[in-house]
Amino acid sequence: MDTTKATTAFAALSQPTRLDVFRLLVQAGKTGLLAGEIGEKLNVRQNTMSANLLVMLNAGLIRKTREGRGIRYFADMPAMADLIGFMLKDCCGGNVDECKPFLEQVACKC
Amino acid sequence: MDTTKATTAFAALSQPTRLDVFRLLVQAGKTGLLAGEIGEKLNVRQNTMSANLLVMLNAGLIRKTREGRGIRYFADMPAMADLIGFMLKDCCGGNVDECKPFLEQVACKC
DNA sequence: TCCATATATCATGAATTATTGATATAATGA
DNA sequence: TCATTATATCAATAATTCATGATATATGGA
Repeated sequence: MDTTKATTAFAALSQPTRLDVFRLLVQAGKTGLLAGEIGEKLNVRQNTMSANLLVMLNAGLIRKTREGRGIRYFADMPAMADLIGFMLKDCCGGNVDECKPFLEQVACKC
Repeated sequence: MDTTKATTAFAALSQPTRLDVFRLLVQAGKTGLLAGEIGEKLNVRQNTMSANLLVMLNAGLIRKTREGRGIRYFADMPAMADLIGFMLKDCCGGNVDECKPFLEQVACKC
């Protein structure tokens, strides 16, 4: 992870449709979603959705596999973890006590 | 946290100077940094830095307090935790086993 | 091979964002 | 009050991004 990759990823998340797509895919887990399903759920036109999925692919936030005529998309969770790690590197001035409340707040609830 | 707030925050992090500023402030912890110190460290002109700091303030990622003639900036860690929580809500389809490796990777190392 | 379905690409105009020079405001000290 | 330091705001141009209509490509089935 470097600044260029990170800013590209954040730019991909800075548009409402794309953020919604990412959150849907995070919630879908390993099952993923077909491109068409995503467009339908979010009520976004086909070519607009395709363009937005491409932005997220290029940003490394999602992956895809062909499935028959369709294409199934997945959130790339390791990439997301890497991004968060980059952003929070050496956080809180290395002070564990200062950091603890933050960690508790960010912990996943699933 | 909602989609609008989140996309605004990600947009603020999608520019190299601003991402560098945020990471510096994360590392500075409660000590924070003066606006001038930030500009000097990152070699960014005064008005450009001021404009970028304003974007981050409006995005809710940083806070400021006046200190004599200077202004001291801090990363808003609770806001960051909130943002990460929003992005990862109901992750991995609610499957804890699927989620575990991700959580281990994202855990803070400080 | 021909058709239907699913997704991607292209070109374009509209809107947004970034940087900069110039200038303004705020706080301090003489 | 005047000068200095620190930061913010303004106006303008340049660059980037967005959604869309039209069209192209890929897969599967008849």
